[in-house]
Amino acid sequence: MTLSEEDYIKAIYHLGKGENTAVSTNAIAEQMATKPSSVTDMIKKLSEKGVANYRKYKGVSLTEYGQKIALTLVRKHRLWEVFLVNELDFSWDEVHEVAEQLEHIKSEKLVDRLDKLLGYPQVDPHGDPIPSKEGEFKKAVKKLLNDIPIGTSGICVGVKDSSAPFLKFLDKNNIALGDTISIVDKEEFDGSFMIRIKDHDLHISHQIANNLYLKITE
Amino acid sequence: MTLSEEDYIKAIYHLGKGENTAVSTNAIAEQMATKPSSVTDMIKKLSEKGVANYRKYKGVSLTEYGQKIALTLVRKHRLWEVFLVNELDFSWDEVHEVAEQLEHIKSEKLVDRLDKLLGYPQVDPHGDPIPSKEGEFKKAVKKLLNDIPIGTSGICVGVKDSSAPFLKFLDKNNIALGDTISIVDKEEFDGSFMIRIKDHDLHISHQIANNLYLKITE
DNA sequence: ACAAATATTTAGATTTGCCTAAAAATTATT
DNA sequence: AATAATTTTTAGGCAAATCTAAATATTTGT
Repeated sequence: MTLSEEDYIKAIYHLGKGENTAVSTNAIAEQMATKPSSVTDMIKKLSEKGVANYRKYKGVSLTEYGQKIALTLVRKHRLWEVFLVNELDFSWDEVHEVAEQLEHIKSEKLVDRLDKLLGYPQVDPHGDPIPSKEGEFKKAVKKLLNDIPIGTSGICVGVKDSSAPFLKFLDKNNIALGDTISIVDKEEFDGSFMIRIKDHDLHISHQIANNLYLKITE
Repeated sequence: MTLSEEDYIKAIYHLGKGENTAVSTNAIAEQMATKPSSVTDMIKKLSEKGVANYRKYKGVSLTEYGQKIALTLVRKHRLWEVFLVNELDFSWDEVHEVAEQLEHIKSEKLVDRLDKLLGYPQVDPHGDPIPSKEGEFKKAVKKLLNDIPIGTSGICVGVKDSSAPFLKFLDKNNIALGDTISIVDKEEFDGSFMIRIKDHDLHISHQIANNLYLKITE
């Protein structure tokens, strides 16, 4: 696969939300910042190559083979993201662009060894699951901390309330996007939570918990 | 710079042996497994871009700008080689192909952090020096162990005698290509050497020393 | 020094991935 | 259901990087 073909495969995969959904020409064009006519050209080619199913005017979906390719690309992308954050101290929000390049490197051995070096991580720095070599992986969902059962852990990926006071609270308590948070206990009485973050426990109110989004794998 | 342009720059650099020597069209074509006419096209383009000096029928050399690009490519290539060998347990002879891909990744931060992770290595797994960020580096030479002064260390890169008995000797004494060897002492009387390899000392005869090539940086 | 051999360049085509503009199909609206 | 709006495709072109074949320079050998 060429670099460009791989990018299209990834776009189709992501627009189809990982399901085997048909994706429209326009959607792909937008995602890839290119023109619909270019997309038509490419999806015809991918179809001839046995990577995608294409029916004129009806959109494209990936074949089983195409999905396999997409999953190895996703796997590589996310493993490199973990590498960049864990080994090279990149911050969670600056890894995407570089991983976008690294995911195209062709060497199965490299990916396997990288996986090993990183300790076979299950999720990337954004909390998204890393497919196994065989292409299996759990889905991730984004939930308010409030709605997550005791014992679960996830990665902090966003806030509902983005007012200054709330952000100041997070800062003061050293909670940042990308942090791994585990739900230690929940207080029935006031709906407050005991959470574990960066090796220490922290008590947060129901209100706080209701404004923090975590990404968890089910 | 495109991928292809970078490959040409590297080829010109290596064929010119790092000096600013003019390189022939045919030599580049051979090195890059392409046709001379394709080379002519590309070196014209590089010339227009200020990367190379080209005079019809007289060959090309790199401009100062071109040399700078070549050196950052060499730096990236060799740092990745160290990464593959030291962090991912690749063997010294299987890293080239992968490093050839990795060297094109565009991220200054990535290279800097990689350099740091690896402990600012001076040479790659083949004993070739790694240019600094500023493009400075010592030259490496390949010498018989015999001709290397006490106190120096280098990397074993080849043998003069490749007969079975000699190779068997190396195997028995656990000396392999890619190993770092330091010259601890030399015996005036019989020309034998005490060398240090993989954390233990080893006594080798003049004859052995005269058949082992090390790469050292001066 | 001149012919033969070799090296290099030019000219013209090809492939890949992209573009614009126009045509055709689909979907939405009244 | 017919027309309008939108989406998608087709047709024709362009730039990058390559190729083959032919033309032109340079170098080598005698």
